[in-house]
Amino acid sequence: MNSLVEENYLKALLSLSNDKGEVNVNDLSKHLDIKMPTVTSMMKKLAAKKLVHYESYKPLRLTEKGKKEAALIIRKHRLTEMYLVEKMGFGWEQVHNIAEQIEHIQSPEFFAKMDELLGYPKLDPHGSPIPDKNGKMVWKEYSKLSECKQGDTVKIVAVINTSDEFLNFLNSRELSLGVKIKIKSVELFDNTMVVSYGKHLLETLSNMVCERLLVEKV
Amino acid sequence: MNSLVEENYLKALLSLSNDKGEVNVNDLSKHLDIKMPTVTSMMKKLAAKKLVHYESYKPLRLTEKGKKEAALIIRKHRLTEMYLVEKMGFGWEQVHNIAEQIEHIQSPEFFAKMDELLGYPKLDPHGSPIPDKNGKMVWKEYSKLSECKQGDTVKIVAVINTSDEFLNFLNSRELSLGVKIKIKSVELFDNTMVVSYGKHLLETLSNMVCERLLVEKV
DNA sequence: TAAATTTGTTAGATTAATCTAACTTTATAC
DNA sequence: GTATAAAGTTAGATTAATCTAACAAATTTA
Repeated sequence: MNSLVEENYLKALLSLSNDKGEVNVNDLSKHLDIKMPTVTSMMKKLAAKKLVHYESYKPLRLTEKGKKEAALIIRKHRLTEMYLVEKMGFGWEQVHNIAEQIEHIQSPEFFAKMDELLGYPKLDPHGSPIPDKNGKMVWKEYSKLSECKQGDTVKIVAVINTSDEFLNFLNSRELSLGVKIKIKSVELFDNTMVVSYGKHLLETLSNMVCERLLVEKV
Repeated sequence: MNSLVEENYLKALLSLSNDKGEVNVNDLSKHLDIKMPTVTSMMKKLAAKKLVHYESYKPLRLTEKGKKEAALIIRKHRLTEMYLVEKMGFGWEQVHNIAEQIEHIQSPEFFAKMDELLGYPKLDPHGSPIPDKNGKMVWKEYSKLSECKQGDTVKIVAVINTSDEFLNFLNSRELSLGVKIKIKSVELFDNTMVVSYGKHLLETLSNMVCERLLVEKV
């Protein structure tokens, strides 16, 4: 059984992993807002529990066991977010902090019930995949809106950042999952996009926003 | 902000308080399965936070502040139990452990939403009162089944003990809140009762069971 | 490639929550 | 009303998770 603190390290390791599955101590330290020496010592502890591959001065890597346990925590987080939105009526910008706490609840029955009541959802309210009971998670190959060209028409399928500020911004512009967007023009200088969708016929989106919206061609 | 551990001490203090509001260190120690010296030092800490009145070798007493904070944790616990039973379909014997964890979630919105979805319930699934937002809680003056006499007809309104074993026993005999019971006879020797209710025309209940069932006359 | 910067580790201290062993106070029993 | 038992406290150790200061390795820069 991992402590709540250990669970948070595992989750951070999984979400910071690059394509090689590597994470720097420094990045982990910054992400968790915990000083590097503390991170180093925790990594040795997790290595002793066979959850992390640790070698001095080398990047960190989760073991298969570590990856699975991390994915199962993310599963609990995303199921909870989905439950809060679908069954309790919260907005997608309100659920992160609650799910951050509920993900540590130890009760398979509780999460199995949520899953059942939700009809075994594959995606959370932000379009992120919910890992299955074995910790398997597949991200579809979505493009970022920022990678699209003038004239493209695309549908928003997921958001990368789930901070209150970003989601509130999207709410204020009536941007949500499923919205179809047509790209009217792209500013060469800063990649700002002018787009139209729904009642919004001329909306300007900064590159920062376009980088955080995942879309698929329609 | 109290730690999870402090919250558990507060809750235990409230539930162990006698009519004078007093609790012995020894009882608290046994209830929490934590050694007495640890309890003593925690009491000094809670006293420093003005949550407990502490004097050496005297019984412990919650302050008004301590009582309120304890009641608000119990509020979260009981709202959660009610939610789990009413909205998620759990049995009354399944919810204690889950609520024991969820009661520590820090999110007023989350519990406000539960309360709203439940229609502001006054009682939890075991018949215990749910403290209001100010920590006010009133127990109606129920009798124990064990205090009733031969010939009485009563309705079960609450259960004192909420352990799995006891609730499973009640389930196995189809005893639940609202059931009307007629007392056929009381054994003088050990206060065992022979009762009838629903399809159960001759059921024998030990004094241990009768002590744990709260009833009102009908 | 040598110097400077960034990244990572070691050593030792701190805090919260726990424990055991030894001691003191209060309550109970004869 | 003392002796014994039970309840409560003090002192000091332990573990998990954190920190700062100092040092070492790796990377970047000039």
